Amino acid sequence: MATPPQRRHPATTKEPTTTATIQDVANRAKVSISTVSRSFTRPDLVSPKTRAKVLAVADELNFSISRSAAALKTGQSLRIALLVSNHISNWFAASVIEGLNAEFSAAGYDLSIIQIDSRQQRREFFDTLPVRRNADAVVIASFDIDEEEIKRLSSIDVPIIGVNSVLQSSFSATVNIDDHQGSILAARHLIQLGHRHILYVRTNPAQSLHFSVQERIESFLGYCRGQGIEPTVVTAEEGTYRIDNLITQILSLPEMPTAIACQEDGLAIPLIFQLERNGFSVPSDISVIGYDDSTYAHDVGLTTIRQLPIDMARSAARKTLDLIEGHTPPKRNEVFPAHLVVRSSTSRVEDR
Amino acid sequence: MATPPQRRHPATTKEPTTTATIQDVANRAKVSISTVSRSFTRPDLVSPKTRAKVLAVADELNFSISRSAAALKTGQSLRIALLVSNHISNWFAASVIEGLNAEFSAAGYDLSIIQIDSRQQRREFFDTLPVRRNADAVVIASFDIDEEEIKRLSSIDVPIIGVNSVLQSSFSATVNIDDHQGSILAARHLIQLGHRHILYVRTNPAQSLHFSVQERIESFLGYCRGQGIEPTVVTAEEGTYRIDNLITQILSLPEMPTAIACQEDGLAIPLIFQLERNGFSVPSDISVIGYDDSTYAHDVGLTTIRQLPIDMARSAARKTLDLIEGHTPPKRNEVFPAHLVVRSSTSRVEDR
DNA sequence: CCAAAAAATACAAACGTTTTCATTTCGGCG
DNA sequence: CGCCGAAATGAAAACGTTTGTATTTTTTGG
Repeated sequence: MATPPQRRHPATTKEPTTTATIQDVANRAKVSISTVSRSFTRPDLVSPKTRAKVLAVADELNFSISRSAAALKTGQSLRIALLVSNHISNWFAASVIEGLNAEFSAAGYDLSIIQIDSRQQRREFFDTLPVRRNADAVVIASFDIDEEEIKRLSSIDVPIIGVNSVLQSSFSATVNIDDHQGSILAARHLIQLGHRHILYVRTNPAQSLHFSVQERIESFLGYCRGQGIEPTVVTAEEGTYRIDNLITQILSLPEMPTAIACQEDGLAIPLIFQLERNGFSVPSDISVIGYDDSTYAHDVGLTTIRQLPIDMARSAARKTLDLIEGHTPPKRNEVFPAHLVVRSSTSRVEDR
Repeated sequence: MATPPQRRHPATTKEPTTTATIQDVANRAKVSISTVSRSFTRPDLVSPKTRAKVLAVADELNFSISRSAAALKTGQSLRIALLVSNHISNWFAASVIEGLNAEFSAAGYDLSIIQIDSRQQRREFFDTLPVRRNADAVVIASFDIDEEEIKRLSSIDVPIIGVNSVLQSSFSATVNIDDHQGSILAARHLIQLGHRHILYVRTNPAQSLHFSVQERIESFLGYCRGQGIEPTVVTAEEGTYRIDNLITQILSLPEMPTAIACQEDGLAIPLIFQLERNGFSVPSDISVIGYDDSTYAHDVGLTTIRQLPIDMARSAARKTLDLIEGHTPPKRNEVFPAHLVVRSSTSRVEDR
């Protein structure tokens, strides 16, 4: 009772170098394609024996489900769009991508990164909305979006999730880091160490128009003022010589501060270098505190405010999946705490 | 001669909140769906007038092509898989992603990032090969893949492109940075400055098993030896206190070097901090050279070897697209040059 | 002005799944 | 042993495109 050779391929011996379809698997396993399909998507609906057989054949034929076909049939795209501005190789953006991708790919979704660099790209994106029908959700990360744009975007009928973005009414959910709290932690730390002459270094607002910049500085200054202290504020201009420029500004201050708070580690770390080169010892002459706890902060001994963008992104991803799969609507707005990490760049102010 | 209302939607007034299909556009524009399709994919095949009309209607109905359907029909997945190990938020990996994504998304492809962290994930990936039929190409970045795996992977019939990877026979193309040349540049720079007591700091080979590590150190040592110099080699163990540990090792050396070359900026930058704190001035007492020209190198004034991973990745992406779209098979193996960037962390050795 | 070629458009058949509905098989129990 | 409900499986339609072929329209040139 020889079993007849499979139907599609003429010769039994010929290995199907061309990839197998569900039909091939069905033929070989002597079941219908529905059974094959169910073996993958609804294992509970097929008997263990059949399923085992199907999986064995699938393995043998190197079969995997065509996501395109599945997507078409189910109406899901299995894709989640991430809208980001500027470059994504910086620490924060890359961390967000890492966190999102980890969760999404585990759940069977692809993360489709849409970088919007130029004005023109921006216009074109919102004009044509290529994500329409091609994404099951849109995540917006560190990207300030205006009224018009958000309105247009929400015309596509999928959840919109904000990460590190101001809460917009059309967002289905938002995850942020508590910049307000973080800045207060920084300010309090310095003040508790006895510092009264405090300098705050910010980036040029014209360059990074993201709201969190504003929130950091305002919260920092607000807390200090509440303590009767008025910090000086200095702006680091962008450009090749921004740190040289910055140190020049600082050195020409009428009075040197005893502590410097920086809006981000990227300012703090080079600043420490320059201070040391100019004869100021950190922290014995001047304390420096950063913000982010990014790559080099630990190894360099920088006291800073830690954010955990990967965790935040993972949480955002899970919220997104909840929204897509229509389980419990998640808490709409989540705020992640920031933490003070004390290392060796800050110390009690010296009595003078 | 009133035009009849469109056929699918009962009421003319009702805005199709549900997204439009190609059929809706065809109806409204009074053409066939083939014409609509061709208006998007083969503009040359439809008359300018018709095309304008179609695009107008498409815009009006907020239509965009369903990538899933198109993918199914054409047999392309419109997806390119990126295989990466470990975390992707580090500077190099993130830069590669940025470069790849820029090119791929411009060409209409999605970059699907597959992070392989654990042994188990690795096994599972190569066992089930979920990319089969679901990626038009596979890019492998900074990921050492063994014989067995590459063999299995190449069973899926798409181009495999290596980025920053050792050339495997099954790779369709490879793009690398010239670590050999870069290391020589670093060595020569130090030697030209008169340094003879040179220390090389490497990472723990057990941690980062990537080949380029090995190449960097060997080329560096090789060049030095050619010049009659035998550098000391110190290994920075991983861990929370790796820099403390490192500086301890260095300070207990029988003789302090006049120059230190680091395998990566991530070692060099914190090292400078620690040297300064231990009373050694950089560069007047000790010169330090890094490798990578990563984020902080410029602002910190680090002399280093510049790599341009974004450019490299863009080039890899274009090669990939060439391979997919079957134009000219690109040059199979491309090596990007590394450059010496002299800043203020190295100087001529002092006469003693 | 007409025929023939070229350009533009339409028709219809896939692509590989998922899923509804119908059918078969199985196990339990009277 | 036979019946019934449940479990397992199968048949077939549809998802929204692309594209080969057929048809219609336009252009061209004698």
